[in-house]
Amino acid sequence: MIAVSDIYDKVIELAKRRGFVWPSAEVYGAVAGFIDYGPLGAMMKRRIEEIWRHYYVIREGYYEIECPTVGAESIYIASGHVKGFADKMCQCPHCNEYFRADHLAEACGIESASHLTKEELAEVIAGAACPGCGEVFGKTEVFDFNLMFQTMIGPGSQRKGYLRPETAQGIFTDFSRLSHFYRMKLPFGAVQIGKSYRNEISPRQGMIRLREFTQAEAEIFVNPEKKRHPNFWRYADYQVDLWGIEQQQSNVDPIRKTMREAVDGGIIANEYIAYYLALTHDLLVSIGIDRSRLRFRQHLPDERAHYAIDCWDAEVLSGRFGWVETVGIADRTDYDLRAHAKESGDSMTVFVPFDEARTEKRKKIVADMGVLGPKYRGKAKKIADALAETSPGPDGAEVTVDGETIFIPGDLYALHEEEVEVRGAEVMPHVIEPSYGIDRMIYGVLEHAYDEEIVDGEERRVLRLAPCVAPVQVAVFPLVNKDGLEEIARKIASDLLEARILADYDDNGAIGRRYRRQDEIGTPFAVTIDYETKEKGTVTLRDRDSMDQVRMPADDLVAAIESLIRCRTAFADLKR
RNA sequence: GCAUCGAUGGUCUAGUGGCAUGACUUUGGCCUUCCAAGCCAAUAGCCCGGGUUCAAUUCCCGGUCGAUGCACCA
Repeated sequence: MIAVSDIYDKVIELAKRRGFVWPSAEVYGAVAGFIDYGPLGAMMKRRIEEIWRHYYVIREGYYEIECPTVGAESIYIASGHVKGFADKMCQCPHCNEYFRADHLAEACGIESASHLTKEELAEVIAGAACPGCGEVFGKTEVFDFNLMFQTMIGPGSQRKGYLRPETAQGIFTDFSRLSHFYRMKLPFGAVQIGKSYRNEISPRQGMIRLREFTQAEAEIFVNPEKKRHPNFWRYADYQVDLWGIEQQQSNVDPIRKTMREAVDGGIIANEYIAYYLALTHDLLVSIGIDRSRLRFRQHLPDERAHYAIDCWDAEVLSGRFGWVETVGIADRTDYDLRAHAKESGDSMTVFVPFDEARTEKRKKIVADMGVLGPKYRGKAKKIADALAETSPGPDGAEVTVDGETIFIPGDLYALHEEEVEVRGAEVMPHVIEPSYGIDRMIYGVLEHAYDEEIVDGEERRVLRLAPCVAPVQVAVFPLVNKDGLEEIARKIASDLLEARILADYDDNGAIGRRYRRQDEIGTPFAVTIDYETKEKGTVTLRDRDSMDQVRMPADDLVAAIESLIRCRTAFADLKR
């Protein structure tokens, strides 16, 4: 077992040295919160994204869209990010430290200080002592620090733009197009994988808190009346460790529940949340997150956004950082669509037919235009329209036209009662949002895969990456560098490459050293070509984790490795 | 952002006001029939900017990055 205190240093050192993750633009002095993915990291990231797509796009059928990372101001006014994503800050004039203004005010006994205006806050703070240096603040300006990067679109600073702080808004703003694409049938969803930006005040923690990061988000639009997932059966019996509100408040460990139990027991709000919670567990474990270092924590009522019905985080345990929020799964109700409907004027609804058309009785007022016309002349049409909308009293109806209230006696209109067939209603869907931090997933995978052991008195460092995420999928070695073994090995490597398996040919140095090199970057399998290959056409296939070997015909390699890297076969099964 | 500490080849490290140390790695060669073997050779470094000085990797100031504490973390 590895000492937990320094595992981050070890993982990051390896990641840098072997080309997984680098500080961005190091030559000019790196800037905190930005990273580069090196050759192996970029490959691994792509594989993880591809697995994510398999789950959400292929299996769930939620197509991927791609929206700009720069968005016009109105999008983020509607979403609430312009107002809500800003912290009110102030700076101590004596020691120059920055503080959250509302926190200072609350320390002075003001309740819910976050609702105060900047001026009100400044007034309160003027009398407060600085927690940094102890001096009384005096006159201090309170200013907004918005976590969004701001930019200008076009010359002349005409339109403000923001780098998106999440990919979700693009899906919301495309809602009407999407609902037509899906032929107006709920539920439907769309996903997006891409960069998002947050100008963190002080990002530390390397890959964990970035200013530019990759999100994979799904927005699933559901009928608010029907929060039963059509494929719930798939995960109904799936077990997950749940750290619900109750367990957190009574300070006990997470409880293991099937999704059916969790929904029936009211721990998880609905089948959709439960379904994506289980799917997320499934996905994270399949890319190599250790299930014993994975838990799902429910947001407490006070940390949950006011509009959200329920929200769970998948948390991954890190030796350095503790439990790291890696995925968030929330039922955001119709908050986002409502906000965009209001700001944009678009309806953001879907017509949902009833199971059976309902007949409703409606009263209809039909004006007697023969009388109204001559009497009211130009106003007659408006009065008739207003009459149709009004509910009449026993002897007549009052209507208001152009600010003038007019009484129309009952004999000037006829009251019809008619039956209307109502086939459905306009529904504003609720949004179920699973949101993944790809960079945090990658770090979690690296940390959980990192292992050290002593083999023959030498330290062996190995990344036990799942075969499906390992950047290099198989290594190909000639046992020795002579007698034509190299040519055979090169041929085998190129056959594997032709089959779209990433094979790394290496003939440099002793064979043991080559195995170790591949172990360190997590290559799950290695093929060695020896003299028996020349005679019998067989090769050895070596398993990274057990260091066991099996001998097999070279002709079977492609099929065997394809099956191994899709995790259809375990290496042990190859030994028959 | 504040405070404290740190920064030497790819990695780990020695050391210094005047030619920068060693090991590992990497590359080329020899050798080698399966887990970092051996031999020969090569490549490669004092975080950035300014100051002091004849001379700065070393001393001073500022910055960047990193660790820790505080603050922050939709």
